[in-house]
Amino acid sequence: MAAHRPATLADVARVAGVSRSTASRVIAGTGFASPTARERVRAAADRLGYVPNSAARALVHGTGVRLLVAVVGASPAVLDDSYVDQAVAAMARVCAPYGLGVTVQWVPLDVPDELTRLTDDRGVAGLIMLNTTTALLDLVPRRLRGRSVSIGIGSAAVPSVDIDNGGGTAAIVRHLYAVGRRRIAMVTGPRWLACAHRSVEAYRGLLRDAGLPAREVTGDFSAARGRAAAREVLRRWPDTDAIVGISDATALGVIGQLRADGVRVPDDVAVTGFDDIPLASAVALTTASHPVRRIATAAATTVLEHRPAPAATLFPSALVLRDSA
Amino acid sequence: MAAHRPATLADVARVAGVSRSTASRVIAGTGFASPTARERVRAAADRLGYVPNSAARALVHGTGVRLLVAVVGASPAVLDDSYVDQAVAAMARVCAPYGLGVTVQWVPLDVPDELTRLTDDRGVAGLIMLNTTTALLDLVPRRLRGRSVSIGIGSAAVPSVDIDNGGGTAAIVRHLYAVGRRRIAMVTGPRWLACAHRSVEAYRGLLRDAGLPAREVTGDFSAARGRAAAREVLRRWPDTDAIVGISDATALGVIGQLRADGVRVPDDVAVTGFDDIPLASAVALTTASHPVRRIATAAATTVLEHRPAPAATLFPSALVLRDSA
DNA sequence: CTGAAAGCGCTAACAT
DNA sequence: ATGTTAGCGCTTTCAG
Repeated sequence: MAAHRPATLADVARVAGVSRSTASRVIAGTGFASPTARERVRAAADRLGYVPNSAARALVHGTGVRLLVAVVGASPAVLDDSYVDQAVAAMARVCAPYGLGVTVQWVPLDVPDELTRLTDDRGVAGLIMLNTTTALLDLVPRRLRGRSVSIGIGSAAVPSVDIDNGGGTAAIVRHLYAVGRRRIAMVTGPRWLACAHRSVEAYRGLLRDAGLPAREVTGDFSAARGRAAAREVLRRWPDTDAIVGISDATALGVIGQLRADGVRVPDDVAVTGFDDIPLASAVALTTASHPVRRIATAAATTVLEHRPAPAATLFPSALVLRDSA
Repeated sequence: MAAHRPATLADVARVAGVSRSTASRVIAGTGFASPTARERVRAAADRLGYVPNSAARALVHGTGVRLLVAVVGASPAVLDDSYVDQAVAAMARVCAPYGLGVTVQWVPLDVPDELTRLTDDRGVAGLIMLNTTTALLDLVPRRLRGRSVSIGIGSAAVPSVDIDNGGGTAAIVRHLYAVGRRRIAMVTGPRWLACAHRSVEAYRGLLRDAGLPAREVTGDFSAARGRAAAREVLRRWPDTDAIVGISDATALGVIGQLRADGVRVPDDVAVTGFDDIPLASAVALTTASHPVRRIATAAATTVLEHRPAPAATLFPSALVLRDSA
């Protein structure tokens, strides 16, 4: 008890009166061991408060010691999003019992080598890509096959877990149509972000089916861009009676600009968002839910349990009706 | 280039034509090495895209491989706070270049052994305590001395990094006084949370100096408790003309209840928060800033660089004037 | 200034 | 069923 040095497997083995191999087998739950041995090792480990050393395990297995969250984007500012915070924290929670940690890094959109550099690190036990492109997905090394998940678009080698953008957006557009809106515009996400396309496609599809023309302006998820986009929409199509934002931040920007210009929301123009951030309820924004934590938890779990996942897992997004539309 | 197996130090040494020891010395930047050797090793490492294996390093140094964020509280629900998300994500960012990961775990307020169990893991390279008590701080093992920081209250062995609660609260109370409020109540934090005491003390001190009586109701940072507290304040002291909330969530609850009861804010009762969360600006809440990310970054940096820190580092909190007070 | 050798804690053949 | 042995990738005395 002197220096209270954390016990090693050798300590456990000695106390249990067996060899290290036997102790290893029962602790790791692999291979054979007699009930007696099992019992004694368990007891010893318990008494000593033994915790396996994950570094040693990682070393022998060549398996790595942390989960890398690679956030793709134009600048490191992509890491400042609360979406990233939620995802990272949720994963850090999932990792804890596995003795793994989480690391976040920004991957520049236009310097693909950076991903390779990051994944060349043997310390990386698993990889979660956030907002990735298909090109980047193809750079995921073999070593990480089966240990990578993309939150966003996926690929043949990397399964994806994501929100059902299409379903959520469809619910929103249908609602707008149901309440009589017919000249519906959309502020989209950035071009390169494939997972945002599903929203746009849902919007287009529904409008096409209804015989309505699409009115699209490119945005980037930010409120600032939302403001500018609102102006652009009304300049190009002055009779617009609804604007679908790709995100809540976008919608908030749109509403701000509209009100500043004397346009009434929702009377003149209905506005919707996506994500249902806390702010959305405060300003009564109609939107669609986005369970980020649950998605991140699912992604991390898939990687950590190293279990084969379907190519795509979509979490449902529910319409959240409030005052803005 | 075949399987693109990440290079090991042995590879680097071979390519550089030196021994592993020498390569180790120049890579780790420790010990002697001739300029020639230094140069050749650098070149080889560069060409091979060598990344040191952090598990192996951790193993030999016995130093651990991840930063543990221990969040103290009554239930695991304390992990659901966006404050925790921000802190964890910020640390995961700081850790990346060190080859370390981050893990979050809840530490029950009343089961102190849990902390010991968590820190008995050799994989833990450093410890960040969040919202801790003094009793728990005393349980931080020797091994982690100089590798622990508390965000909140500190101790002789564990330095603290925190927001200047006292200063922020003082600025708020002074403002309230300056605009003519004289019957100022406060909804405090939970009793056990020592770092929240500083706010209460600042409030009491200022009121005492002004010859005004303190009016305190115990809260718990939640909006729900804020609502109840608002009722209690007005029941006990009906002439209250200002309520200082320990957090923005508390203040939001207070405002909600007040308005529901037909009390005008700020006309009848001024209300203030603390933290300046995004919602605060949306509802025009007067509050004080709380740079969580910067604080978390500072805490993690101190641990990772293993540098001696002052017993307490306080980040300034700035008054944010809006409409609610 | 450099290399040889031992060892961090654990696992996985391979004997027994 | 259990023990022996070698080795994961790296650092670090200790000799040269």
